[in-house]
Amino acid sequence: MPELAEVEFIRRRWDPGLGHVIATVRLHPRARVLRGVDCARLARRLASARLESSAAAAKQILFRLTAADGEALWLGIHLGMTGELRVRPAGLPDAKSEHLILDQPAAGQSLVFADPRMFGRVQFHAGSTAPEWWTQLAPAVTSPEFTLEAVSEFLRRRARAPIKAVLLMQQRFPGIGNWMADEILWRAAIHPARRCGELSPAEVKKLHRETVWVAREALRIIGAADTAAAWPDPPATWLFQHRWEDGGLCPRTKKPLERAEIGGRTTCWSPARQTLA
DNA sequence: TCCTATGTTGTATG
DNA sequence: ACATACAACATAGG
Repeated sequence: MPELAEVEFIRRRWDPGLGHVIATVRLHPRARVLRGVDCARLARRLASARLESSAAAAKQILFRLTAADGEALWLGIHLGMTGELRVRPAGLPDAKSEHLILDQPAAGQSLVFADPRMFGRVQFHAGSTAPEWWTQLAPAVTSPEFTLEAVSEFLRRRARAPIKAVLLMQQRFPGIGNWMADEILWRAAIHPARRCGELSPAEVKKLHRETVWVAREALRIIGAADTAAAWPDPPATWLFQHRWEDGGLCPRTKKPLERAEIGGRTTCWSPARQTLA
Protein backbone atom coordinates (compact mmCIF):
# COMPACT_ATOMS: atom_id res chain seq x y z
CA MET A 1 0.00 0.00 0.00
CA PRO A 2 2.58 2.37 -1.20
CA GLU A 3 3.12 6.10 -1.07
CA LEU A 4 6.15 8.15 -2.09
CA ALA A 5 8.81 6.33 -0.07
CA GLU A 6 7.37 2.82 -0.39
CA VAL A 7 7.19 3.30 -4.15
CA GLU A 8 10.88 4.21 -4.17
CA PHE A 9 11.60 1.13 -2.05
CA ILE A 10 9.62 -1.15 -4.37
CA ARG A 11 11.30 0.37 -7.45
CA ARG A 12 14.66 -0.90 -6.24
CA ARG A 13 13.37 -4.47 -6.04
CA TRP A 14 14.05 -4.79 -9.78
CA ASP A 15 17.64 -3.49 -9.48
CA PRO A 16 19.04 -7.03 -9.98
CA GLY A 17 17.53 -6.89 -13.46
CA LEU A 18 19.42 -3.77 -14.58
CA GLY A 19 21.80 -4.39 -17.46
CA HIS A 20 20.21 -7.73 -18.33
CA VAL A 21 18.23 -8.68 -21.42
CA ILE A 22 14.60 -9.78 -21.28
CA ALA A 23 14.06 -12.93 -23.31
CA THR A 24 10.35 -13.45 -22.92
CA VAL A 25 7.40 -11.47 -21.63
CA ARG A 26 4.42 -13.12 -20.06
CA LEU A 27 1.26 -11.22 -19.23
CA HIS A 28 -2.43 -11.64 -18.62
CA PRO A 29 -4.09 -9.25 -21.09
CA ARG A 30 -7.46 -9.38 -19.36
CA ALA A 31 -6.03 -8.12 -16.06
CA ARG A 32 -7.33 -4.67 -15.18
CA VAL A 33 -3.78 -3.41 -14.51
CA LEU A 34 -3.16 -3.67 -18.27
CA ARG A 35 -6.17 -1.56 -19.26
CA GLY A 36 -5.35 0.65 -22.23
CA VAL A 37 -2.14 -1.23 -23.04
CA ASP A 38 -1.52 -2.87 -26.41
CA CYS A 39 -0.34 -6.12 -24.84
CA ALA A 40 0.79 -7.78 -28.04
CA ARG A 41 2.96 -4.79 -28.93
CA LEU A 42 4.37 -4.53 -25.41
CA ALA A 43 5.32 -8.21 -25.40
CA ARG A 44 6.86 -8.01 -28.88
CA ARG A 45 8.94 -4.89 -28.13
CA LEU A 46 10.15 -5.89 -24.67
CA ALA A 47 11.32 -9.30 -25.84
CA SER A 48 15.09 -9.02 -26.44
CA ALA A 49 15.18 -5.55 -24.85
CA ARG A 50 17.72 -4.64 -22.18
CA LEU A 51 16.67 -3.04 -18.90
CA GLU A 52 18.82 0.08 -18.60
CA SER A 53 17.65 2.10 -15.61
CA SER A 54 14.74 3.02 -13.41
CA ALA A 55 13.38 6.03 -11.57
CA ALA A 56 10.49 6.84 -9.25
CA ALA A 57 8.53 10.07 -8.94
CA ALA A 58 5.31 10.64 -7.06
CA LYS A 59 3.72 7.16 -6.99
CA GLN A 60 4.94 6.35 -10.49
CA ILE A 61 7.82 4.06 -11.43
CA LEU A 62 9.57 4.32 -14.78
CA PHE A 63 11.79 1.66 -16.35
CA ARG A 64 13.90 2.58 -19.37
CA LEU A 65 14.85 -0.14 -21.81
CA THR A 66 16.59 -0.46 -25.14
CA ALA A 67 15.04 -2.68 -27.81
CA ALA A 68 17.16 -5.04 -29.90
CA ASP A 69 16.97 -2.53 -32.80
CA GLY A 70 18.10 0.31 -30.53
CA GLU A 71 14.74 1.98 -29.98
CA ALA A 72 14.14 3.49 -26.53
CA LEU A 73 11.32 1.83 -24.58
CA TRP A 74 9.56 3.14 -21.47
CA LEU A 75 7.67 0.91 -19.05
CA GLY A 76 5.55 2.58 -16.36
CA ILE A 77 4.27 0.90 -13.22
CA HIS A 78 1.79 2.35 -10.75
CA LEU A 79 1.32 0.16 -7.69
CA GLY A 80 -2.18 1.28 -6.76
CA MET A 81 -3.15 -0.02 -3.33
CA THR A 82 -1.63 -3.48 -3.40
CA GLY A 83 0.91 -3.57 -6.22
CA GLU A 84 4.34 -5.09 -5.73
CA LEU A 85 7.52 -5.80 -7.69
CA ARG A 86 9.63 -8.87 -7.04
CA VAL A 87 12.51 -10.79 -8.54
CA ARG A 88 12.10 -14.54 -8.63
CA PRO A 89 14.61 -17.26 -9.57
CA ALA A 90 13.95 -18.58 -13.08
CA GLY A 91 11.78 -21.64 -13.42
CA LEU A 92 9.56 -21.19 -10.38
CA PRO A 93 5.81 -21.34 -11.02
CA ASP A 94 3.83 -18.13 -11.33
CA ALA A 95 1.97 -17.09 -8.22
CA LYS A 96 -1.51 -15.66 -7.99
CA SER A 97 -1.98 -12.02 -9.03
CA GLU A 98 1.20 -11.91 -11.12
CA HIS A 99 0.11 -9.95 -14.17
CA LEU A 100 3.41 -9.08 -15.89
CA ILE A 101 6.51 -11.28 -15.88
CA LEU A 102 9.77 -10.40 -17.62
CA ASP A 103 12.04 -13.42 -17.93
CA GLN A 104 15.79 -12.82 -17.83
CA PRO A 105 17.09 -16.40 -18.22
CA ALA A 106 20.71 -15.33 -18.74
CA ALA A 107 20.55 -13.84 -15.23
CA GLY A 108 18.60 -16.81 -13.94
CA GLN A 109 15.63 -14.70 -12.85
CA SER A 110 12.25 -13.21 -13.66
CA LEU A 111 11.02 -9.69 -12.87
CA VAL A 112 7.44 -9.78 -11.62
CA PHE A 113 4.69 -7.21 -11.19
CA ALA A 114 1.91 -8.53 -8.94
CA ASP A 115 -1.21 -6.72 -7.79
CA PRO A 116 -4.10 -8.67 -6.22
CA ARG A 117 -6.52 -5.76 -6.08
CA MET A 118 -5.54 -4.44 -9.52
CA PHE A 119 -5.91 -0.74 -8.79
CA GLY A 120 -2.38 -0.36 -10.14
CA ARG A 121 -1.51 -0.04 -13.80
CA VAL A 122 1.09 -0.71 -16.45
CA GLN A 123 1.95 1.83 -19.15
CA PHE A 124 4.11 1.42 -22.22
CA HIS A 125 5.70 3.82 -24.66
CA ALA A 126 8.26 3.50 -27.46
CA GLY A 127 10.34 6.35 -28.89
CA SER A 128 13.21 8.66 -28.08
CA THR A 129 11.22 11.08 -25.93
CA ALA A 130 9.80 10.28 -22.50
CA PRO A 131 6.03 9.74 -22.35
CA GLU A 132 3.66 12.38 -21.00
CA TRP A 133 2.58 10.30 -18.04
CA TRP A 134 6.13 10.73 -16.82
CA THR A 135 7.07 14.24 -17.94
CA GLN A 136 3.76 15.80 -16.83
CA LEU A 137 4.10 14.77 -13.18
CA ALA A 138 4.02 17.66 -10.73
CA PRO A 139 7.38 18.75 -9.28
CA ALA A 140 8.48 16.62 -6.32
CA VAL A 141 7.72 17.95 -2.83
CA THR A 142 11.45 17.60 -2.13
CA SER A 143 12.39 19.80 -5.11
CA PRO A 144 13.08 23.56 -5.18
CA GLU A 145 9.96 24.05 -7.33
CA PHE A 146 7.77 22.96 -4.43
CA THR A 147 7.58 26.46 -3.01
CA LEU A 148 5.50 27.98 -0.24
CA GLU A 149 3.97 30.27 -2.85
CA ALA A 150 2.86 27.34 -5.00
CA VAL A 151 1.24 25.68 -1.99
CA SER A 152 -0.47 28.90 -0.86
CA GLU A 153 -1.90 29.50 -4.32
CA PHE A 154 -3.12 25.90 -4.55
CA LEU A 155 -4.89 26.14 -1.17
CA ARG A 156 -6.41 29.51 -2.10
CA ARG A 157 -8.12 27.94 -5.11
CA ARG A 158 -9.54 25.19 -2.88
CA ALA A 159 -10.68 27.35 -0.02
CA ARG A 160 -13.81 25.31 0.83
CA ALA A 161 -12.20 21.86 0.77
CA PRO A 162 -10.83 20.18 3.92
CA ILE A 163 -7.04 20.31 4.03
CA LYS A 164 -6.85 16.52 4.37
CA ALA A 165 -8.52 16.03 0.98
CA VAL A 166 -6.30 18.65 -0.66
CA LEU A 167 -3.07 17.09 0.64
CA LEU A 168 -4.02 13.96 -1.29
CA MET A 169 -4.20 15.84 -4.61
CA GLN A 170 -1.34 14.62 -6.74
CA GLN A 171 -1.29 17.76 -8.95
CA ARG A 172 0.38 19.64 -6.09
CA PHE A 173 1.41 16.99 -3.55
CA PRO A 174 2.78 14.18 -5.72
CA GLY A 175 3.45 11.02 -3.75
CA ILE A 176 1.51 12.06 -0.65
CA GLY A 177 -1.02 9.42 0.41
CA ASN A 178 -3.26 8.75 3.35
CA TRP A 179 -0.68 8.06 6.03
CA MET A 180 1.71 10.83 4.95
CA ALA A 181 -1.13 13.37 4.89
CA ASP A 182 -2.12 12.45 8.46
CA GLU A 183 1.52 12.57 9.56
CA ILE A 184 2.04 16.02 8.01
CA LEU A 185 -1.12 17.49 9.57
CA TRP A 186 -0.27 16.02 12.96
CA ARG A 187 3.22 17.57 12.88
CA ALA A 188 1.86 20.88 11.64
CA ALA A 189 -0.81 20.80 14.40
CA ILE A 190 -3.63 21.36 11.90
CA HIS A 191 -6.98 19.59 12.24
CA PRO A 192 -7.61 17.56 9.06
CA ALA A 193 -11.16 18.91 8.61
CA ARG A 194 -10.05 22.58 8.56
CA ARG A 195 -11.02 24.36 5.32
CA CYS A 196 -7.99 25.44 3.31
CA GLY A 197 -9.27 29.01 3.07
CA GLU A 198 -9.26 29.52 6.81
CA LEU A 199 -5.66 28.48 7.43
CA SER A 200 -3.42 31.32 8.55
CA PRO A 201 -0.26 32.17 6.58
CA ALA A 202 1.76 30.76 9.50
CA GLU A 203 -0.16 27.48 9.33
CA VAL A 204 0.34 27.20 5.58
CA LYS A 205 4.04 27.79 6.09
CA LYS A 206 4.18 25.07 8.72
CA LEU A 207 2.24 22.72 6.46
CA HIS A 208 4.68 23.34 3.61
CA ARG A 209 7.68 22.77 5.86
CA GLU A 210 6.31 19.54 7.38
CA THR A 211 5.38 18.19 3.95
CA VAL A 212 8.98 18.49 2.84
CA TRP A 213 10.29 17.09 6.13
CA VAL A 214 8.02 14.03 6.19
CA ALA A 215 8.81 13.24 2.54
CA ARG A 216 12.59 13.55 3.08
CA GLU A 217 12.59 11.44 6.24
CA ALA A 218 10.32 8.78 4.77
CA LEU A 219 12.59 8.52 1.74
CA ARG A 220 15.60 8.18 4.01
CA ILE A 221 14.07 5.62 6.38
CA ILE A 222 11.88 3.61 4.00
CA GLY A 223 12.95 4.50 0.47
CA ALA A 224 16.63 3.74 0.99
CA ALA A 225 16.18 0.59 3.13
CA ASP A 226 17.52 -2.83 2.21
CA THR A 227 15.05 -4.41 -0.22
CA ALA A 228 15.85 -7.96 0.87
CA ALA A 229 13.42 -7.53 3.77
CA ALA A 230 10.04 -5.83 4.06
CA TRP A 231 10.18 -2.04 4.16
CA PRO A 232 10.74 -0.63 7.67
CA ASP A 233 8.20 1.48 9.55
CA PRO A 234 9.09 4.97 10.74
CA PRO A 235 9.97 5.25 14.47
CA ALA A 236 7.45 5.26 17.33
CA THR A 237 7.86 9.04 17.65
CA TRP A 238 5.80 9.29 14.44
CA LEU A 239 2.01 9.27 14.35
CA PHE A 240 2.33 6.43 11.83
CA GLN A 241 2.99 3.80 14.47
CA HIS A 242 -0.13 4.65 16.47
CA ARG A 243 -2.77 5.58 13.92
CA TRP A 244 -4.31 2.12 13.59
CA GLU A 245 -3.95 0.95 17.19
CA ASP A 246 -7.17 0.61 19.14
CA GLY A 247 -6.94 3.12 21.93
CA GLY A 248 -3.85 4.60 20.30
CA LEU A 249 -2.19 7.55 22.05
CA CYS A 250 -0.62 10.63 20.51
CA PRO A 251 3.16 10.14 20.81
CA ARG A 252 3.57 13.78 21.84
CA THR A 253 0.64 14.55 24.14
CA LYS A 254 -0.01 10.94 25.30
CA LYS A 255 -3.72 11.73 24.92
CA PRO A 256 -6.11 9.53 22.87
CA LEU A 257 -6.08 9.75 19.09
CA GLU A 258 -9.29 10.10 17.12
CA ARG A 259 -10.37 8.54 13.84
CA ALA A 260 -13.04 9.56 11.35
CA GLU A 261 -13.65 9.69 7.64
CA ILE A 262 -12.54 13.05 6.26
CA GLY A 263 -12.21 13.81 2.59
CA GLY A 264 -13.44 10.30 1.82
CA ARG A 265 -10.57 8.58 3.63
CA THR A 266 -10.10 7.27 7.15
CA THR A 267 -8.18 9.96 8.99
CA CYS A 268 -6.38 9.90 12.32
CA TRP A 269 -5.48 12.95 14.37
CA SER A 270 -4.63 14.08 17.87
CA PRO A 271 -7.43 16.29 19.24
CA ALA A 272 -5.07 17.57 21.93
CA ARG A 273 -2.87 19.29 19.33
CA GLN A 274 -5.11 19.56 16.26
CA THR A 275 -8.24 21.61 16.90
CA LEU A 276 -11.01 23.08 14.76
CA ALA A 277 -11.04 26.88 14.30
C1' DT B 1 -21.68 -11.95 7.25
C1' DC B 2 -19.84 -7.41 7.34
C1' DC B 3 -16.32 -4.24 7.51
C1' DT B 4 -11.96 -2.37 6.36
C1' DA B 5 -7.88 -1.30 3.30
C1' DT B 6 -1.04 3.57 2.55
C1' DG B 7 -5.24 4.95 -4.77
C1' DT B 8 -7.27 6.93 -8.80
C1' DT B 9 -10.98 8.18 -11.82
C1' DG B 10 -15.48 9.08 -13.79
C1' DT B 11 -19.62 11.40 -12.91
C1' DA B 12 -22.94 14.38 -10.71
C1' DT B 13 -23.81 18.65 -8.55
C1' DG B 14 -23.09 23.29 -7.29
C1' DA C 1 -14.84 25.98 -16.83
C1' DC C 2 -13.93 25.04 -12.02
C1' DA C 3 -14.42 23.16 -7.36
C1' DT C 4 -16.25 19.60 -4.58
C1' DA C 5 -18.13 15.06 -3.17
C1' DC C 6 -18.65 10.37 -3.78
C1' DA C 7 -19.40 5.85 -5.97
C1' DA C 8 -16.88 2.52 -8.45
C1' DC C 9 -13.08 -0.32 -9.43
C1' DA C 10 -11.49 -5.90 -7.26
C1' DT C 11 -9.67 -8.67 -3.70
C1' DA C 12 -8.06 -10.26 0.81
C1' DG C 13 -8.12 -10.31 5.56
C1' DG C 14 -9.90 -9.39 10.29
